[in-house]
Amino acid sequence: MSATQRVIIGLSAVVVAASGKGPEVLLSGAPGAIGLPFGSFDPIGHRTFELAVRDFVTSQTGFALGYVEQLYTFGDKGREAPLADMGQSSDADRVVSVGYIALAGSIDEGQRRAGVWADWYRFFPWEDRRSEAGIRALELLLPDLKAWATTTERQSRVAMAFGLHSQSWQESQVLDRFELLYEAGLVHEAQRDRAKGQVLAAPPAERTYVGEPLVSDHRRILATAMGRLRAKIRYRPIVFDLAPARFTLSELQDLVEALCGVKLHKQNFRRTLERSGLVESTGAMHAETGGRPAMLFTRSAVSRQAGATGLSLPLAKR
Amino acid sequence: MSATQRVIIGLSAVVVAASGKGPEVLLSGAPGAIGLPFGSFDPIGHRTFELAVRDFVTSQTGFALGYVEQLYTFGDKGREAPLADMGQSSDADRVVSVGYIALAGSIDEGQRRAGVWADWYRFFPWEDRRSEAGIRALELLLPDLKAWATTTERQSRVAMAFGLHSQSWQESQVLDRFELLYEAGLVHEAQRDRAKGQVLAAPPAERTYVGEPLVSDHRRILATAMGRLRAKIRYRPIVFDLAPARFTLSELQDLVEALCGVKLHKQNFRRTLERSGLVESTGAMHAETGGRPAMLFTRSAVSRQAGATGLSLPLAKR
DNA sequence: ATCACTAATACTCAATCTGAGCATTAGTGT
DNA sequence: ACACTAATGCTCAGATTGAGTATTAGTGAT
Repeated sequence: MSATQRVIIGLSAVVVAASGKGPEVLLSGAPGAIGLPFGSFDPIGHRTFELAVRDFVTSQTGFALGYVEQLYTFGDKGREAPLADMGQSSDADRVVSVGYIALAGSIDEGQRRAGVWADWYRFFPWEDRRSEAGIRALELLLPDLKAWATTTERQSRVAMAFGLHSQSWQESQVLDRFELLYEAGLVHEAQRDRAKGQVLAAPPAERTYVGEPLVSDHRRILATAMGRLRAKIRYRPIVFDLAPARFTLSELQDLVEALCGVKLHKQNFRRTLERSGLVESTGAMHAETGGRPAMLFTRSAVSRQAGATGLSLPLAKR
Repeated sequence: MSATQRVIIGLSAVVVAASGKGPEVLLSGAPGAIGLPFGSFDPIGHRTFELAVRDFVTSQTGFALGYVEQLYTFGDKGREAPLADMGQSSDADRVVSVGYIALAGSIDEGQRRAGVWADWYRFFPWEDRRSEAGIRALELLLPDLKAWATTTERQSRVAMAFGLHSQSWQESQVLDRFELLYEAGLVHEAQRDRAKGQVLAAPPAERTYVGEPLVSDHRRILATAMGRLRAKIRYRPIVFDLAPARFTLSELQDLVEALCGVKLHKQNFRRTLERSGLVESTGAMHAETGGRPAMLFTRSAVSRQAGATGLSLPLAKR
């Protein structure tokens, strides 16, 4: 075992929940070294990865996961950081991490306090096209990105990923955007990995990074999860695994907007949703908003069937 | 190293090419133990999985791969078979395999002979809804599937996956269908794994299996690849990575039909394709067919941009 | 009570997209 | 010149979408 490196399989989970104000992810680790919940895979004890993920998330955080899906397996040398807290691994080992996304549903304040949750836009401010802050975050990055894009290949990648010209912003291209920022040296992780020999652009002078970093390649895993979730909303009814049991259509719309980081056209959103048959009205109403009371809906039986389709996202003019 | 099992990372590649008559996959192994090209990942020599995949496919088969994409990481205990030919692994090791799909483009007869290629419907006859043979293959399986579906949950899964009631056949649900057949004991692999302790239905009496098996869980990996490719056709212009450089619209349609296993409405296929801007006509014509000569097209610059959309599939009435 | 205010819900209209088919055209071989 | 075959053109109704304008049912303040 001296000549050959060992391979350690790590499992990372992006656990997403919807609180009142938007999508939040479960974090672990000490201040300054924040990351996703992470466990190492035990080839003897665990029969499948998915069981292992459910297992360690529940034991680390007390949450029982609902929907769980494998994201991607990350194995690039030089992008993972040795995880000191794992104990069992030495620097000589090669860590391969299998990323999972899990939906923990709608959580209440109590559960929220039980874990460390964070709005996912803390790590990706530019992904939120609803808020002024998000728009500004991107405007801050664009000049540097353009400066980096010296070849036409780079220019075209930037234009596509960020919806520059006629192309429009595709909310699910989270990973493409992050990778470009990484290659351009505009996120923290790039500097860390540059020190380890990755070929990456140096940061522009006096750079203030936009968006907080995460340990190892966890921000990349989170980007993958965001992209997957945003894409999947369109073709599978997974929003309902994040929404509370009963909701008004406006609440559902807010949730979808928060996940996708875009504004939708309200009337058209209702229309397609009601036609889709994915929701049905409970008789009950919900006042509290200061306007006309809204009907409370639930997901329908249809929405639970495998193969049920997702939501269409009628964008609102900006 | 006695108490803890070692983890071995295997890489499997589904290499797809389009010959004249449809999608073919590259195989390796001896008769009776046919599988996908498979290599083990060397944590020291290989910087990334993708490079490793390109490497071993090229060295095993001489093909340089074009488009490569990670599919899924398979790690269930009891579904992988120990791969005798690997030499380095012992029974005690846990093999985790990272599946990749690669598109080798359009190949000519010479290249075709250089490797062992097989029509992918040999392994999934029921996935071909174009041919009488495919329809009959499914009709053969359905009674047994229905017999297995004793709970409403199973019935609903079967109905959704195979498009039984009002639901329609979704060409990309290849994996769901295969998994149901596996659980129902209707494919070879189920018997093999049952012997290893998996909880699976016994085969119906005097069963003749429909579709050829592959080594280990390679048929599952192939199913994943087929599903991914079929789904991706709709939102990324990947057909062009399989089509020859110049093609008539009918040829392109044949290719898409072969990949998706369905028949499309010819006039509507042309219409959407021409509107999409993904193809442009070369001036040249193509006779050879005995009818009116067809215009030869190429993929356009638009189709090469990242973010370009895929094809819509206007189904033909059955 | 009445009024202003706020959200929710209803309705409208044109533009586009789709499914299905009928019709025409440009080659080939007789 | 004629039959045959595939490619290409054209049409039409129905469904879907984008973008509004118009009502309605609550709230709290005069």
